[in-house]
Amino acid sequence: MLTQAAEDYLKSIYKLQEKGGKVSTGILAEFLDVKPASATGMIKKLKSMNLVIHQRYQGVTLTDAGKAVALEIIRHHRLLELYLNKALGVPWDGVHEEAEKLEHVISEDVEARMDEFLGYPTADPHGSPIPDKNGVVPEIQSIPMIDLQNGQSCVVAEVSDNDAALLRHLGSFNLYPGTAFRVIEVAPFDGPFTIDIAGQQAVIGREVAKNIFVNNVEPIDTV
Amino acid sequence: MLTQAAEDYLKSIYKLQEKGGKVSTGILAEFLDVKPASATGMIKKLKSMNLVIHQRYQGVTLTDAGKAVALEIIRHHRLLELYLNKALGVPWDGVHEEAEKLEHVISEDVEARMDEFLGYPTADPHGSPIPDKNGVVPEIQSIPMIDLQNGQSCVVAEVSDNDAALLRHLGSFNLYPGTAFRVIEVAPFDGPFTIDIAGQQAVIGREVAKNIFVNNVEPIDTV
DNA sequence: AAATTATTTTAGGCATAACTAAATTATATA
DNA sequence: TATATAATTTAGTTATGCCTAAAATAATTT
Repeated sequence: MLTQAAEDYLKSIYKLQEKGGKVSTGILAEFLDVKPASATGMIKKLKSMNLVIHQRYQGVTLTDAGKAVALEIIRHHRLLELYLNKALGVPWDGVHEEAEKLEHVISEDVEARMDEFLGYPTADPHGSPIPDKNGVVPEIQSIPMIDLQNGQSCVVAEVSDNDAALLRHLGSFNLYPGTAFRVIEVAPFDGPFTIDIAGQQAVIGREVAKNIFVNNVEPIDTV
Repeated sequence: MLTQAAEDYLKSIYKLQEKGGKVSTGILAEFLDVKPASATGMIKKLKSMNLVIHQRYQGVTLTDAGKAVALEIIRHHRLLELYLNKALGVPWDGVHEEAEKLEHVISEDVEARMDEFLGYPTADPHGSPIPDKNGVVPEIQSIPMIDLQNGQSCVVAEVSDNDAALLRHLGSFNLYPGTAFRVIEVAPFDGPFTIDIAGQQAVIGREVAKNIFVNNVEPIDTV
């Protein structure tokens, strides 16, 4: 059995590997809010367990075994988030923190029961894909909202889950995954987005828009 | 915030305090399956936090603050057991182990939501009382089944929760809290109990009977 | 009361996982 | 190319919480 810390490292390496390429000790340490020296220590330990590949100054990569563990933890996390939201009504800005603690202690049995209760879902409350029992991650193709232009309509696919205040902000506009909206105007000089959500107008700043990913994008309205 | 180990010690001290009087270092260590020297160390730490009172060779007692923590953990544990059983269908012989891990990480918010979902229950799947938010423990008056005599009928109030095999055994007879049964015969020379549960006969050994507590006891059948 | 037995405490270790400070290695700049 | 800067690693420390072995204390027996 792995320690909680080891699981958190593997999960973080996976996530960082997803976005950018090389996962350096420093990047990893920053992401986990520990000092680089601490990350070096854990990397050594994970390497000795054949969960990561590492060469001095060259960054870490997950082995197949390490990736399997990472995906298992991520699956726990996202199923828990959805379960807490759907079954217990925990608001979507609160599920992340709660799942962060529960993901390390939940049994496979309870997880399977939650999965069944939820009807074998493929995305968590923030739109992030839930890996299946075999570690297969459902593909979600989306583009950053920041790339949208005037007149384009779309549907929210996914939002960043690690900032509760941001989530509350988005919730106040009903900007949940699945919600459709249309860009009314992008203010000049990299200004904010004005959008229409079911008849209601909202102004979304560019920093916020970077954290929203959309799909079903319709071509520009050429009126 | 307390460590998980500290919480387990407080919970154990509370439970041992309930049955017998003085909680010695040795008894506590045996209960927690650690060496007495380890218990001494933790007792010292808990004492420094004013959670227990301790004098060398005299045993430990919980302070009001310590008792409050113990009851909170016990509340977490028992609500979780009931929730896992009722909401997710986890069999009653599995809920203890699962709750043992979850009790230390569940938030007050999620606990309150489970409590509401369950309709503010007062007993867990094994019949143990669930302390309320203020640490008030509902009274459950019961007697050990071992004290029953021929012909007496009663209702199961509570069973020991720490032996999964025992629980599966009792489950096979439908001997859950709330189940009524009648003693048909107690075999002579401290032999086993033969009982009638809804028309079905079952033989219950004396060691098992010591782990069953009953109430609503009817007087002896004087035919 | 003295000796034996049992309990409790102290002392010293180990593993985990963080830290700081210093040394090393790689990269960027002059 | 040499030097400065940045990143990474090593070395040594701290804290938690367990362990074993030995010492100290209490309780029981003779």
